[in-house]
Amino acid sequence: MLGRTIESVEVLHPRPVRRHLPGAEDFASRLTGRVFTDARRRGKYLWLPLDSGDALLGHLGMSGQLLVQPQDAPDERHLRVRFRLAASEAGPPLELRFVDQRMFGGLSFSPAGAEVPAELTHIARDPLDPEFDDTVFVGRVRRSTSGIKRILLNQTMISGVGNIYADEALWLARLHGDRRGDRLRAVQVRDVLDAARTVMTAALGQGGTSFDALYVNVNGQSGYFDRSLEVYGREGEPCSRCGTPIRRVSFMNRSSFFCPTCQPPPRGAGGGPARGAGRG
DNA sequence: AGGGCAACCTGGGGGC
DNA sequence: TGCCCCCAGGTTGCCC
Repeated sequence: MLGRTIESVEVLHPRPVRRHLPGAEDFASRLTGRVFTDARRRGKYLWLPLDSGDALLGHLGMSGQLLVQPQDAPDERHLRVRFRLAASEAGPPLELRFVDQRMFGGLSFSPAGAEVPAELTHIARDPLDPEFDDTVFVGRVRRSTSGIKRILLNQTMISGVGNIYADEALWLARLHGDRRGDRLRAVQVRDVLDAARTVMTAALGQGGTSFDALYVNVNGQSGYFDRSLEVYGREGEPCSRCGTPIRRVSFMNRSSFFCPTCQPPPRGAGGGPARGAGRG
C-alpha cells in the first residue's frame, strides 16, 4: 500500500465513519488523491500517515478487519469502506478494505495526525513499545486501588492488552486479577509486565489469536495462538502447571479465566473462600 | 476514585 | 425448523 495514491473512497455503511463528524462524503473527499506513506499503531489503534501530514486513523473494535485485496476480489459480506489504490512500481491496482461485522470499530480522518493523532493522547504506550516506561507503570499501579486485571485493560495505563492477553499474562505471573495494585510488590508488577510481553510476543509470532475467520491479518490469514492459550476459554480444563480445573467468572460484562490454585484470589475480597459464615 | 453496568452492533451456537 | 438466550478479541460514559 505504501506509496500508492488513493483514487477513490467508497463508504458502504455510515456507521464505521461515525467518528468523522463532517460525514462520509467529507471523509472520502479529504482522503481522495492522498498517498499512504507509513503504517503505525499505538496499542489497539492504528493509523496510516498521508503525504499531506494528516492520517487515516482506525480501530478494529471487536470484529474489524483491514484487508489489502486485488481489485477483482469479491466483496466481503461485511465490507464497509473501500479504498481504491492506484497501481505503482510495486504492482497493479489494489484495494484497502475495512470489513467489520459488529461495527464497534471505525475509521476517521485525523488532521495533522501523521506523527501521532491527537485522538490518541489518552492512550498509553504499549508494553512492546521501546519507549514504554516500566518504572512509571509500576509506580502508577502501586498507587491504584483497582484490581490488576482492570488496570491491564485500562488503555490509559497500558495499551494493547485485551481480555485474552490479560488473562494469559496473569496466569503466567501467578496473580489473580482482583489483586489490588496498591497491594502488590514492585517485583510482582514487573513480573506481570514481563508476562504480558512474553504472551504478546508469542502471540504475534503465531499470527495472533483466531477463534474464527473474523480475526485475520491484512492478507486474510488466521493466527493460531489460540492453541497456546493456558486459561482463556478453557473453563473446566486442567491447569497445565497444577492440574486444577480452570475457572471462569464474570468480569466487566465479559469473562475472566484463571487457575484458582496458581492464582489465589486476594484475601478479604468477594470470590475467595468465605471464612466463618458460608455463602448461604 | 473506582466499580458496576448499559450501550454500541451482528451473528453463531446451544437448549428447548 | 424456529425461537430465545447467551456468548464474543473493545471502548465509552453514566450512575452510584
